[in-house]
Amino acid sequence: MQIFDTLTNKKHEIIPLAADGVLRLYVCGVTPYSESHVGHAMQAIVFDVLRRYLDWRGIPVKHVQNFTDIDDKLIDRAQRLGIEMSELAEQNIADYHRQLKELNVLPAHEYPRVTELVPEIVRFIEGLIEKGFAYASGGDVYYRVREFGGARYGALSKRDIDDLVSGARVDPTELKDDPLDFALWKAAKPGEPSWESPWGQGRPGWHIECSAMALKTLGEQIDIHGGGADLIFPHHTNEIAQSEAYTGKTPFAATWMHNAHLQLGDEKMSKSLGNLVTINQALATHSADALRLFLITSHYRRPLKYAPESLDAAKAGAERLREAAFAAQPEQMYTPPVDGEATRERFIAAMDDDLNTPQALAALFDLTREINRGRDRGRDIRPAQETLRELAGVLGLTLAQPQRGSQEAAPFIDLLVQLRSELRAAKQWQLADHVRDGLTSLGIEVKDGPEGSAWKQV
RNA sequence: GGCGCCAUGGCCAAGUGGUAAGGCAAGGCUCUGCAAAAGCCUCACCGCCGGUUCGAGUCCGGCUGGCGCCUCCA
Repeated sequence: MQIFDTLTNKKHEIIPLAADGVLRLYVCGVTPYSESHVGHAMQAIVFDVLRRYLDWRGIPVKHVQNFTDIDDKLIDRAQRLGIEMSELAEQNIADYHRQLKELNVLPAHEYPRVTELVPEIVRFIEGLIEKGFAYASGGDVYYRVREFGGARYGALSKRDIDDLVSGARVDPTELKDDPLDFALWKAAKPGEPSWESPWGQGRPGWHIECSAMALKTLGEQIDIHGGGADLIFPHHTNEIAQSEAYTGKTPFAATWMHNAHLQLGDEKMSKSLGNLVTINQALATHSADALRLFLITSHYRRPLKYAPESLDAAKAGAERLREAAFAAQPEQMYTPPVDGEATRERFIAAMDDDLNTPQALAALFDLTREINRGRDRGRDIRPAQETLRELAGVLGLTLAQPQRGSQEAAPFIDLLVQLRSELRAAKQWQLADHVRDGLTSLGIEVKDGPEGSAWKQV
C-alpha cells in the first residue's frame, strides 16, 4: 500500500519499520475544551479506515492518539465554568469516546494524556538542554530552532526559515533568544494548574507532548504520523525538530499523513471560527453509515464541503448498499452465481493507492448493481453479498438498519401490514392504500413483493 | 506579502498522456391493482488563453476564480 507523504511530497510504500512487523501509527488528537465537530469525526474516520484496511491486509497496527489536556483554552474555559480543568477535559473526552463509538470508529490502543506524562516530558526537555537544542530562560524553556538547521526545520511545511522570522509573532514578554524559538516549558502564571520541574512550577508547551508520547508509546521511530493538515506547521514541524534532536534518529516518522479539512460554507469548519456542526448534531439526523459514507466519498487529501444535501445523498447511497447486501435470495437459482472477486481486486487496487476511498466505493456500488441484477434474474447472489458486506466492513460501514423507532412498535406494525395484506387479497384497494399512507406518514415504508409485504423504517 | 492546494455533468465526487468511475437528483420504459424497491435507457466539448505531443481534464506557461497554512486549530 502507498500513502502520500507530506515531507517528500510523494507516495510511499507502507512497510512497518519495526522487526515485529507491527505498524506504528500516531495520530494527533483533540484538545478537549469543547464538543467535537464533524471535522474531528472526519479525521478519526480517515485513520480508522486506514487502520481497518491495513489490518485486513494482514498488517497489524498499533494506533496511539493523544489528548491535549493541558492547554490555554482548557484553562480559560474551566475558569469561566468554575470547574477544574481536569473535570472539563474528562467530560469532553468521555463525549468524544462515546461519539466515535457511535460512528463505529475503532478505539486507539492507547490514549495518552499530557497530565499523565509530565515526568517524561520533563526528562525529554532536560535531554534537549543537555544536547544544546534548548535553553532555560526565566522559568521558561525554549527550543533553539536554528541549532536544528533551517532547511531541515522548514522541510515538512516547505517553508524558508527566513520567511518565518518575518511572520513570527513577537511578544515582548517572551524570553526567546530568537523569534523562531518555541516554548517547551512555560512558567506558571498565578491561578493556573502547574507542575514541578527543574525550572520551577510550570506546564509543558504544546508541541513537546506529542514527541514524548510517541517516544513512550511507540518508540523512537514511527511508521505513520497523522493529523489534520493544519498541524503541518508549526506542530508537526516542531515535533520533528524535538524528536530527531533528542533521539538522534532520522526520520522520526517514515510517513507524514495529513487529511484536508472539512469546510462549512466557504470556510474551514473550526472551533476557533465558531462555524461548526457537532458530531451530535450530525448524528441526530443521519446514521453513522450515512455520515461515514459522506466523508469517504471524497479523497482524504481533498477539502470537502459539509452540506445537508450531500448527507442526504449519502444516506440514500448507504440505503442502496444495505438493500443489496441483505436482499433475499431468489428461490430459483441458476448458474453461474454472482461473485465479488473482481470487485475485491478493484477495491484493493483503489485502497492501495493512497487510500482512494471514492474509487473503492465505486467498486462497491458496481457490485451492488450486479447483485440486484442477479437477484432479478434468479442467480445465486450470496457470494457477492458476502463480499459486499466484508468490503463495506473494511470501510467501517455496518450496513445496519437504522434503529430510530422503538422496537416495541414492531408487533403492531406487523399486525397492520398483515391486515392490509388481507384487504389487498379482498381487493379493498382504497382501504389498503389508506393503511399504507398512514404507515408512510409515520415513517414506515411498505413494499409489496411476490412473497408478501415487507416494511422498514426510514 | 510568502508557501501550498483546487477549479470535471443539476448537486457531490474519482480519474494525472490514449478520447470521461461512482453516488444523489431528473426524465422515459419494464415490473406493480396503485405505489415502493429493483432493472434497462437517457443526461459532460473536464474554468479561460496559449504551448509541448501522433494524441492532454491529465504535462508546461499565462490568466481568472476559490480555499488552506504562515497565530490556537483535526
